[in-house]
Parts: sequence; structure tokens; C-alpha cells
Amino acid sequence: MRMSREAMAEHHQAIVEVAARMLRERGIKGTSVADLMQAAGLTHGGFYRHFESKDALVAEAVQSIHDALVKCLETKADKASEADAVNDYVAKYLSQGHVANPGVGCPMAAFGVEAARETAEIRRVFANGTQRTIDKLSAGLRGTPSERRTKAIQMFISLVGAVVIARAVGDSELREEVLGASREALGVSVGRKR
Amino acid sequence: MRMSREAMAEHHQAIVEVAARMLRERGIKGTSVADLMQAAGLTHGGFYRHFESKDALVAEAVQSIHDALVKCLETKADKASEADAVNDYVAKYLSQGHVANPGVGCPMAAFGVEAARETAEIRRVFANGTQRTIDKLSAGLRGTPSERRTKAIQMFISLVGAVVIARAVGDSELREEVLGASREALGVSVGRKR
DNA sequence: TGTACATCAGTGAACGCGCGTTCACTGATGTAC
DNA sequence: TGTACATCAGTGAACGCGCGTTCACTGATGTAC
Repeated sequence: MRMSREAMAEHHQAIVEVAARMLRERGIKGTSVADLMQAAGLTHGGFYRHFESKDALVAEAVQSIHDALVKCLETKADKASEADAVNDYVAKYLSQGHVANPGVGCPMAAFGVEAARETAEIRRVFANGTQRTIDKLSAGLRGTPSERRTKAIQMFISLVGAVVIARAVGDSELREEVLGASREALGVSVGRKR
Repeated sequence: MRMSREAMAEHHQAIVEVAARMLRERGIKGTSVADLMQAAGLTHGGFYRHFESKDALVAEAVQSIHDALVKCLETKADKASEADAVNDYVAKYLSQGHVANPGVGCPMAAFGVEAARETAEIRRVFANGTQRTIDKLSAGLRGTPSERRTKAIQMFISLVGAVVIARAVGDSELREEVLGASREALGVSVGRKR
């Protein structure tokens, strides 16, 4: 039966949110339309009233993920300082919690390489989100604009690399070594509670 | 018809070699048994005379990939010094060639995150190969064993992170920025020809 | 505001396709004598 | 060394299954009067 505009908008958002989580947990190839719709409380047939294709949903979900993470950085920067926002971001990024819960974490570490093999639109949205993330990070660093940008990129490299490796090496001693090495490289005081 | 032991061993090796390339180019989910066997010049039906399952082949291919890369590092270390071997490794790792040709590159950057979602055996082999790589890298660095190990891990993080991001951002200006930022962080002189 | 009707979001069966895996079959290889 | 035969690597059709996508249908919603 036909749904109200309101209900439809809620369903649309629900599908995108479920996708945002599942894509990061299972990857693009590992996320099926049927699983997705079931997790959103719908049946798979209705999917195509919302999206032209699975690829179109993936592109929208990638956009949504980046929007949410960039917004999160902005909110933190407003509450405290931009520098604190970046410190907080780094500390959370390199936590065991982030390694263990890709579903709510960084899309680059979760399926960046896989996204690179997908459609032009997905790649475009992914690249754009990465740019915005780097811009936000550089706003919290010191130096000339050029220095800040380079530092932000180096920071992002160390974060992504550490979490990719931490996930790949499993629940070993090496995992904590890797996270610790990245914290050290980025000069983060680990134990500090806020 | 039955093949000679020799022919069978050749076929086995051919399948593993094709898998080693395809896994890095297309990922685990993107590599099908039929495609694999066709690329190896065989039909898909014979696959199970060589491997118990697709997962078993993936595990063997991951082992093979790491063996080859570690051996490559060892060979370089024998010809020149261990330090030169590491420098060479880093320079090649951060090249556009590596970014554009995952099929012959680092498995961590190509499908590390995906491997983390696979069977225990695949994860074990992947983690073991990562350990060996880090050990080889640390042999080419200076300082106490502990310092060298930390440096090697930080180096590997910066390499993996840079190539993952470089592949995800597409053929943009940002790609070269990312590779350059990693080179800078690792103190590599870029233009040097050898 | 009330009524008649066109719209269309959601359902669930069905589509073709490719996946990993199995199997009956073939015939060269390896082995036993 | 030669012969008879059991083995088994490789073939290609077939299996069940899940995939992305389509479609006839339903009935509440939104709209025109």
C-alpha cells in the first residue's frame, strides 16, 4: 500500500543508515540488497522505489557516511577548539573500539580500496569525502596552510594505515603495537582521560 | 585424462600464481574460481583436485604472496645492504606504479581489510606474513631492536595508509600529494635514480 | 469539508545469472607383475 | 623391458543457492472537484 511522503522519507533514511553500517562492516560486495532491506524492516522489492540501483545506494551511503563524520568533527570543533576536535578524532580513531567496530568508523579504513574498484560516481563521492575530511583535520593543526595540509594528510595516512593493519593482523599482540606506533608517531598522549 | 605429477605441479603453481594476482586486483569476493581457472588455462571442474575449497586456495595464495615479497626483500638485502633494500622497498611502494598495479603489489594495501573478514586460516596466514614483512623491514633500520621494530611498524603504517588512500581518491592531484606526504614522513629522497 | 479517483510505496513471487561445489566420464600416467 | 590394469587430473554438465533486478498486485495517500 502507498505510504505517506513522511513514511517514505523515513524509510529512505533508514535504508541509507543501515547501508552506512553494513558497507563498513561487510564491504560493498558483502552487502546484499535483500539483507539491507530486511535490516531496515522492509522487503527487498521496494528497494527500487528509492534507488536506481545498488550502486546508486552505495554512492548515497558513502556521501552520508562522510557527511556525518565531517559534521561530527565540526560539532566537536564548535564545542571545544579545532585542535581538541582533531586530538579527540585521533584518539578515537586509534582505539580498539574503532578497530572492532568498523560499522560506525572510518569508511576509508573499512572499504576504501574496494570503493576504488566501483563505479565512477562512487569513486567521486568517496574522493570528495576524503578531501573534506583532510580539510577539517588541517583546520585543527598549526603552521602555514601548506604545512597544515601536509600534516593533515600525514596524520590521515597514519590513522588509516594503522587501523587497516590492526584489523588484518587479528586479535594479536601486534595489533596493540601497531595502534601504539601510530599514536607515538602522531604524538598523542594515550592514557589521558577527558 | 590423467596428468603427470610434473604437469599437475605446474598447474597447481599456475593456479596459485593467477590467484595471487587476481586477489590483489579484484579482492577475494571479486575473484571467482571459474575466472581463476580460465586464466590459468584450465577448466573450473578440476579446481577441487588441487584445493579443498576456494578459502583453502586463498590461504595458500596469501602465503605465496608474502613468501615472494619477503624473499624479494632478502634478495635485495644480499645484493646491497639491508638499509638499501628497505629504501628500495619504500620507493617502489610509494610509486604511481604500485598504486596502479595492485596485482603485483602489497597484499595488505590490496585486500588486508577484506582478509580480516575471512576464515581463521586466511587471517592466520595474513597475520604471519605481516609479521615477517615487519621483521625484514626492521632489519634495515638503525637503533636498538625495540626502536627498529617501532620504526618498521611506523614505516609500514605510512606505506599502507598512503597506498590505500591513493587508490581510493582516484587519479587526482590528491593522490600525488598523499604519496609525497608519506615519502616526506619517511624521509625518502624522491627523485634519486639508482 | 466531503467524495471520487489516480497515484505509487511496499509486497512477494519470479527473472536470469554467476557463484562455489559435485559428479560421471575420459584416457594418459604410474605401478605391479 | 614389456604388459595389464588401477589410479586420478582434467573435462564439462549439472547442482542448489543467493545475487541484483523486475513485475503484477494491493490499498492507503494525495489530489481534483
